[in-house]
Amino acid sequence: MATLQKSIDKRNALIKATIELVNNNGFHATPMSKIAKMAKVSPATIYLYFENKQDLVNQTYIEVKAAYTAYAFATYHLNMPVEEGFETIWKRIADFKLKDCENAMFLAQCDNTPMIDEPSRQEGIKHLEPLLELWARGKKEGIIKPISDYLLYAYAINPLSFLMMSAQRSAFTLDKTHMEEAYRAAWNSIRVIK
Amino acid sequence: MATLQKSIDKRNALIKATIELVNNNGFHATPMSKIAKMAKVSPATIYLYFENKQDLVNQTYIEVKAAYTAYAFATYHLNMPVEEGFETIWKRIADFKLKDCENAMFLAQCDNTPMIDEPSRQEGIKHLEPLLELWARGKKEGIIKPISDYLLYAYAINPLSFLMMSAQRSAFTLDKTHMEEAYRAAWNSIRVIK
DNA sequence: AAAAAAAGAATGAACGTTCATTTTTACTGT
DNA sequence: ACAGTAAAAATGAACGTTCATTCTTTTTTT
Repeated sequence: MATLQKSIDKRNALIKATIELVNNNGFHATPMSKIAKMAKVSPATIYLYFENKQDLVNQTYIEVKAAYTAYAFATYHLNMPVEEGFETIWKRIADFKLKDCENAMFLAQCDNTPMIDEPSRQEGIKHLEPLLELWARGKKEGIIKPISDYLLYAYAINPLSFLMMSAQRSAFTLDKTHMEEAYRAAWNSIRVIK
Repeated sequence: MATLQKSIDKRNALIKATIELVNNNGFHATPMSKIAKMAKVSPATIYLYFENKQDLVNQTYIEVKAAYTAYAFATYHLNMPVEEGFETIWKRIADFKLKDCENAMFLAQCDNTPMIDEPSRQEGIKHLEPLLELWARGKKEGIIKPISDYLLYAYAINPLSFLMMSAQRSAFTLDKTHMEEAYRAAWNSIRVIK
């Protein structure tokens, strides 16, 4: 158990180092040797935990994505009314991107890059189910526009990634006011306007 | 002039090859040798046109970004009413992402990655001026929400990148209907709703 | 025939990965 | 409780490859 804990710690350190280095330098400029050094581990040790570099990045992606969605849905309940449910999920996602922006940035980078292989990408999408279910319900009740989930996602959720990246590069701060404005824009873009 | 033309052709071939390879394999997996081969040129020749790999990618980015914004604003006039102006620009951008999606994908990848250095990134942003000017006018006239340009961009323009990437990975097609729905969502998210 | 452009082969550094060895852990019989 | 030991985990050094870049030569242009 002490041993097991140690192993988990080491694995986590490797994943954390991967995220940090890829965020700052990009995949192409983060060698295994640097990851090892940052995780305070020998390069060879990485291969006890991961098959190779691609596997390390894939697993990092899947793990971060799982943490992200777990956080997003933690306070949502299936019996919430549609608008309340959406607000709950949206604000959790926004919160994650603010407070855990190392992880959120890593995901944003992965999502527009051939860095991750296709199976891992698919794996990452799975956990979004509750949001799609909420939207289906909202469409049935005439509250949410009857349009493709891709469109809903593009307008309701994805802008947060852009805002987070902008905030990261400074020149824009995601404070309480901006957050509320962003939420209004998100909700207005997907709700049915009478 | 024949010579000059030839040089331009070669430079363009290199830039095109860079885009194609980076799109398909990512920066980390596109060696200079492959770029040279695809452009039908010796690796050494690349260095007659570009300082090094970083310079090649930076210049590719700047060039594509310039083409993108030129296309976006080509049919827009400063004396257009705000809503018409926005629709004009928005539809041109959408059009670009559809018909020139090789280039658009390359930009999307660059924008979330430390692949491009900061000066080049700044250079790329410059050409967005007319859109910001339009928004300033819209705010003054009470047509567009008085919120940060970052928020406006995040909701009005950025979703197109996500939609294009989704379309590229299949499972979603950006047809005329979807386009119109996307435009409604974009406009609703930034306009003042009475 | 001189200059410019392009080429292929060569170079040295850096990389991902593996190897041989050492260190740590878990378990045994006393 | 403990010494002894086999297995597991971890290491630093080494390997083979690949890469960006440069060098020398050839080809093309003027």
